[in-house]
Amino acid sequence: MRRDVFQAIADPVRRDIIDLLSQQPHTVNEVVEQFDISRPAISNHLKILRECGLVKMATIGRERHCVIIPKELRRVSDWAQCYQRLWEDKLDSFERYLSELKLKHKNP
Amino acid sequence: MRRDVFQAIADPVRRDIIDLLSQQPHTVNEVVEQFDISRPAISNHLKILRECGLVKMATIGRERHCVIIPKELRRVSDWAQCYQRLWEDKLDSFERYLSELKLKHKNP
DNA sequence: TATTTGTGTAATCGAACGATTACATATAAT
DNA sequence: ATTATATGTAATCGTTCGATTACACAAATA
Repeated sequence: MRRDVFQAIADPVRRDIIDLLSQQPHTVNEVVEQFDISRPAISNHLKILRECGLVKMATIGRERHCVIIPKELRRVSDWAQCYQRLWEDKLDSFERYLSELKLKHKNP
Repeated sequence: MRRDVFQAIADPVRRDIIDLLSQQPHTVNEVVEQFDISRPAISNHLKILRECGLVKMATIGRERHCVIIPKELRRVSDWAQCYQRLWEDKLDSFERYLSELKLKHKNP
């Protein structure tokens, strides 16, 4: 069972849950109300988010309040950020590489 | 068949391929050499990366050169970045929320 | 105490995933 | 023309995913 942030954010429902919780904490049922899928399905999504450290639960009475934990989100940001130089490279490196290649191919 | 960046980067092998190609373009077999899995497996990973716009191929003769396309990587970066305020919030919002909750619960 | 409420878990099911082997095809080299 | 090389595709297989229904249980409420 792979359980890391990248796998967690692969699912669009989970990204929507992250978005919801980023605004403010919600109880499990409050989360459920925002979606068209069953409570067990949401419960499982929350479990996955919890297992990879994106969400923590605070149990008060019979309610469980879900709070987002930003640390792992930052890992994603950092991962993508480190390719920043690629999109900041103004020249289209694909086209450049392609013409270089074709040149080499004709005059090897 | 879901096919978007987030699903694409969920797989660790694909993230490694992205990393490899971010350094410089490689032919398919050059990519294969870097991994312990079969060529068809890599071929499929490259197909997925291509289908979600992370990679383009330049066919020269019988070789296919894989080049990374940064645009979609930027989408990931932007997605995560927009939660930046969460981790820049110095106070631990989880602990804060928790104590507020418990207070409310005792004095409702 | 009996009932309602909030939530988690188990069983189940079809679809998607990730890998492999075997085969197909086009280009390059001999 | 034949052979070797670079690559894609099809068939197959076990695993994981994401959803549902049915059940379990503890806390709040009546």
